[in-house]
Amino acid sequence: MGFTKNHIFSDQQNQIANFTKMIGHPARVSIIQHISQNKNCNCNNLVKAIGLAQPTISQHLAEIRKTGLLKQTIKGKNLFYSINEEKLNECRRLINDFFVKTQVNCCK
Amino acid sequence: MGFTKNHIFSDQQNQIANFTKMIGHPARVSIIQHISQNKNCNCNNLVKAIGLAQPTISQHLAEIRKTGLLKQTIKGKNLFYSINEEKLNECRRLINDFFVKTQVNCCK
DNA sequence: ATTTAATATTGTAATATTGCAATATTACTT
DNA sequence: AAGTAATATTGCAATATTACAATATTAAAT
Repeated sequence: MGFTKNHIFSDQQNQIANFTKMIGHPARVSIIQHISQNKNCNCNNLVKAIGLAQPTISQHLAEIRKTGLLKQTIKGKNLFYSINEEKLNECRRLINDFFVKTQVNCCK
Repeated sequence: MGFTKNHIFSDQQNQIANFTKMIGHPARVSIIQHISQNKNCNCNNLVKAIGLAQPTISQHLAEIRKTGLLKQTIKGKNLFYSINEEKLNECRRLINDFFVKTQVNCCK
């Protein structure tokens, strides 16, 4: 084996896992923070700010993009990233809901 | 390479990543949900409910335990798991804070 | 047209994760 | 003491992730 058995879990469980997994690397936490804090943040900015190689940052960006959390704007040679607020809210709600339910249930 | 460069990130970034990574597998989401919903939930219950092999569930439990999210009570041959509310709150606050800051910053 | 800059992609090595069979451990039961 | 039940650990195979050098792609600048 070695692959996750997604099919034995509910869509919601897989969604929660996908979102948290996406956040589950300090480089990606840092990337999301940087993008949210800086208007006109591109890949190069992140490379300089974080200190990982350009292909590594690019790879992490792709990982975050897969979940829909990023928007892109091309300006000349630059590709500026920003947060997709709708997706951020969806993600936040899903995870918060997970916490609320866990908390409510565990202290009955 | 192949290992995460934790040292180039802040403690907070690593903490957020550690918690979300721990949740970032559908089996672990399911385990946490089961434990919170059922008083006296042991490893065997989870094996039957989820459908992964006993060693696999045991391994996921160990992964969750590492973060301090679980409490244990031994009753005879049984080891009952429950949610450590304090840790759950800490985890929830940390992640919620991350979302709040991201959201506040991204829409200035 | 050539150069330069920004970014993505490809290929690869190192490491981590997932899953399970086999086995060990622990505590009760008989 | 021997058997049983619950769980953890070990060992291993398959797969995924992390990181980066080298290269490709794209669009502006000269």
